[in-house]
Amino acid sequence: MKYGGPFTIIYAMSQQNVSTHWADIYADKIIREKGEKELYTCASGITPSGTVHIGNFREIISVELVVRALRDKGKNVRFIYSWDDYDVFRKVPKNMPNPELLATYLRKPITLVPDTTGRAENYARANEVDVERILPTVGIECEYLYQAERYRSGMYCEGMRTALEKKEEIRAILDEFRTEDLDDDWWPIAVFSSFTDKDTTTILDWDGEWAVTYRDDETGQIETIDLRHTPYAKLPWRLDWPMRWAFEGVDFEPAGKDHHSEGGSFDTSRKMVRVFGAEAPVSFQYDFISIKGRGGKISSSSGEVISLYEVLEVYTPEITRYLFAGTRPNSEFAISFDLDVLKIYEDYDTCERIYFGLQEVNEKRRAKEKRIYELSQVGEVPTEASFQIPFRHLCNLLQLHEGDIERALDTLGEMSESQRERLTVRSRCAWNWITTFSPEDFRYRLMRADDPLVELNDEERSAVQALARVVEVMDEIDDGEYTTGLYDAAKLNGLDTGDFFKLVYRIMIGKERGPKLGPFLKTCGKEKVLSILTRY
RNA sequence: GGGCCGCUAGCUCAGUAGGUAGAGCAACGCCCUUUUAAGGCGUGGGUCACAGGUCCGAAUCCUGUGCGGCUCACCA
Repeated sequence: MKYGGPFTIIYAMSQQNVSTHWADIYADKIIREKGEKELYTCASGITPSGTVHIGNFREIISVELVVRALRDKGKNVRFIYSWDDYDVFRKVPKNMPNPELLATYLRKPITLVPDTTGRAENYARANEVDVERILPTVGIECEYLYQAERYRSGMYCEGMRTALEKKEEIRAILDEFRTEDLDDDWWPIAVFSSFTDKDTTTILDWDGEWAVTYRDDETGQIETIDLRHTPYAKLPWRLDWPMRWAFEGVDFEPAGKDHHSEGGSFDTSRKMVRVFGAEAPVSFQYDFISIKGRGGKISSSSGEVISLYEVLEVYTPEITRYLFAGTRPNSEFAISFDLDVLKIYEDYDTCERIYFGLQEVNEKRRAKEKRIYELSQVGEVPTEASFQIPFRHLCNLLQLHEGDIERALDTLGEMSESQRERLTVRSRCAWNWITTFSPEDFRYRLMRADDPLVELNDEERSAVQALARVVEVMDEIDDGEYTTGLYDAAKLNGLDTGDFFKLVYRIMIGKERGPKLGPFLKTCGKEKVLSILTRY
């Protein structure tokens, strides 16, 4: 063996074999703080009480990246995602069909609320399904845990009993940060009424074991339930979270900055988890995501939110991952739908070139970009780079072919099957972007035979005909001669070159301006250009 | 009031296991016999908010100050 011994190891570590990517750093931290374990549990979760938006996605992708980092270190990892679908339906969301019907379900668990969009068996499930269906697209596979099901099956009865037993301890932790202390008659569990399914109940008594007596505040009915068998009891959020950490043995779970403030729910949970006999997971705080460049398309007051689905219309799965893998979680960033899209694609391509050694950079940068590229892949890292063309050029090609991706790609020459596949996915995103979000200036369409002709005077007509003769041979002559030909077509017919170019754009794409003419005509190809010019 | 984050080129931001300050855009210049919106090459530009401290060495670590933002203290 060539390698071995402590010196080699130290040398290797000093030579950047240790990744400085945040996901790897947290993976190391988990191993360091939790020790060597047979199985590490990483958790994420959210309430499906509304459309799950891209901000929520940051949490799950952050966990997934750390999970991947742990697995890359040879660790066995359980990746769980808790749907808090035993949460209460507090208000009817905007833009939902049949709001009157929904209003009658307020204060009931969201898992009992009907889905008025008709997509799933209930409201919570509809939101869950949307997410569960799309996550594999970006390479995320996890184990879903449904809180409603678990509470109702009695799985958490021990946790609830523990909460009741340690009521005063828990109260003290919560009161530490409250402006007003909890009421004397506060209880650490919540009960849905078996008469109305609503959470409008008051707990009256606990027998010290499993029996809890409550009153339905609406009907006045009183009932005693057994925590081991009742489907109606649950823990409030600030207790539910630490209880689940203990129950699942969670080693890692990040949280948003709202939770991570002192006195926030992560903070109280961290203190409370000992009540349930466990230690807090390793965590970090992730910041919010904002959206840039969808102005005009939606009104921000309409309540419409951007979900992963919308992002994937414009960004490929790899680039979507890249956005998150390439940004430290504790910094806020915007997902852009405006011209920044071009830069993001170019940045990703640069990252890819560096990974494949097609672009020289210093070693430090290379190591960083390489890791980001790996983590951005949905599945296995490709064995060859993409067929790279500038994103702008791709947009031009697609517009020239009016969105016909197959034909546009056919003009590009030889590429492997995998390259063609990847470029096809990218083309779909590019086309969506062009047609939905690109600036008006960016868009055009080649004129067709049935489009009205532009009126020309004699000089203009002969200039256009002269241009046609240049185009006829443009693939054979050199660039200098070609460019000269373009200008001469105008000059020799007594036209100002600026006016002439405008004229050509009107003829070609019906606009005053367009992509730089020389390269543009070449990209279009002789055939297409002549079919338009020869109309004159 | 507590907590967290940020302050780096004209603009938007990279860059924190300490080791000669980077990119894109903008500007400027040159080239493709004139930018025609999207081409190529190149140049200039920063007291890394401020003040201390640790260190051979600090944008990076520590302390303090200022400014900006977010968040918690109700529910989840």
